[in-house]
Amino acid sequence: MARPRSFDPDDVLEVARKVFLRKGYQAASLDEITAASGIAKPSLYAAFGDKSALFLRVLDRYHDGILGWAERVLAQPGPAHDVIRQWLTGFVPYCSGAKGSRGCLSINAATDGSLDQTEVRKSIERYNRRLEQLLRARLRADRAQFRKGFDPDLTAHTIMVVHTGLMTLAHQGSDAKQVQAVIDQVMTLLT
Amino acid sequence: MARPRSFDPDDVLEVARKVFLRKGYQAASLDEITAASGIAKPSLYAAFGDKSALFLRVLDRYHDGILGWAERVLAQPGPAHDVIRQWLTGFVPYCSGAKGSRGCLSINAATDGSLDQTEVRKSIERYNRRLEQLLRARLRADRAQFRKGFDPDLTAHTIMVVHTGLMTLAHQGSDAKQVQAVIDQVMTLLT
DNA sequence: TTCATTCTGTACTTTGTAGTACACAACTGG
DNA sequence: CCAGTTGTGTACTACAAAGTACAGAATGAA
Repeated sequence: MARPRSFDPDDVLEVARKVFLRKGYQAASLDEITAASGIAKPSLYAAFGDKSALFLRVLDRYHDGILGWAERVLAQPGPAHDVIRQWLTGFVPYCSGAKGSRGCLSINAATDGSLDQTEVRKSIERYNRRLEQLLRARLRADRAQFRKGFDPDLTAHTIMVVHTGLMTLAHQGSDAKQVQAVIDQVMTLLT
Repeated sequence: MARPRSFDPDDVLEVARKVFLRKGYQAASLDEITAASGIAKPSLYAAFGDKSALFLRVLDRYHDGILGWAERVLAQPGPAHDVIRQWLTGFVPYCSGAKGSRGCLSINAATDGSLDQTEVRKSIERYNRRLEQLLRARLRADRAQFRKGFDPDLTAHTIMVVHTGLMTLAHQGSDAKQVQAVIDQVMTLLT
């Protein structure tokens, strides 16, 4: 019973995600986001609150997307080795070449000192915890497929470390084949 | 034959390093650096140039420190496995607990989108290349110590990935024992 | 058609901070 | 002791960008 919104909030969040990914939190200006999305600043503030609240929305959305995909892939039947390799390989396009050269929004936020005392950090920690939990659950469930003495918890964490390393080094424009080779070498830890 | 400097440039670079590490490039203000170092802004500009030039000096200094240490450790006699493990273990205090929670200045700079088109990126790439080169050279030289088919180049890169992952995840305050466990697990790739 | 309500666009204020002008202080060579 | 040179401190300017006031537009309900 009033004037309706002239924009789709999801579209704006998507535009904002791209700007934040390209510039980082600090250097991304709201003027740039409003220009790219075509809406005016008061509309942005009315819909999402201030800059940090907007970023948090964008980041949570980003996290949910990756977690949803990970849940789907890691729930597939078959050897744990294969589904985890498939999961890691899915990141190759996002951590190599020009497409990957902006890195990962979550990691970029984690390494941004200006976001230290915000909700952002909690969101990132929750995301990392859930991702590792998915890996751990799968490795524990399928531990019979591995050698005696295999440590599913440690291995889940090591995979997280490798994943984080690949997504971080993406900023220097990694080669897709080399990324895949690293994944394959690390997968030999799952025996 | 003129008034001498009233400060040691190295001291100022050290102060600036701490501020940049804590706040990130953007959020670190020159006022904060001058306040912490006790010198005035015109002196800072006269000695180092503008903010980006100062950051580059700080970053190069940081890189040189780590590279120098890596050269020393990796040149030691003994099995390659042992010296590389020792080198990685040396990072544990810097990527765990409160001390490591600011992460690595180089990685923080690499993931900062606002520094994309600067000399900073070249400095980071050179640093990563040299570090990996040190690992590669040592693994190649000692390849006889490993199994047939051991790939020193790939393994050097994988170690870089793990190192980067550990330094990145340091932001969430990792547990030192867990970091060491990951290192030990990854070291099993060197056989 | 009219009213109440909510959204939109322009244009503004405010603030943090990078960078500098300028007068003065500290030193050295002669 | 003087002159020339370089560093220092105060105080300023310039500017970008976050956040907002306000007038007007777009809707649904009566």
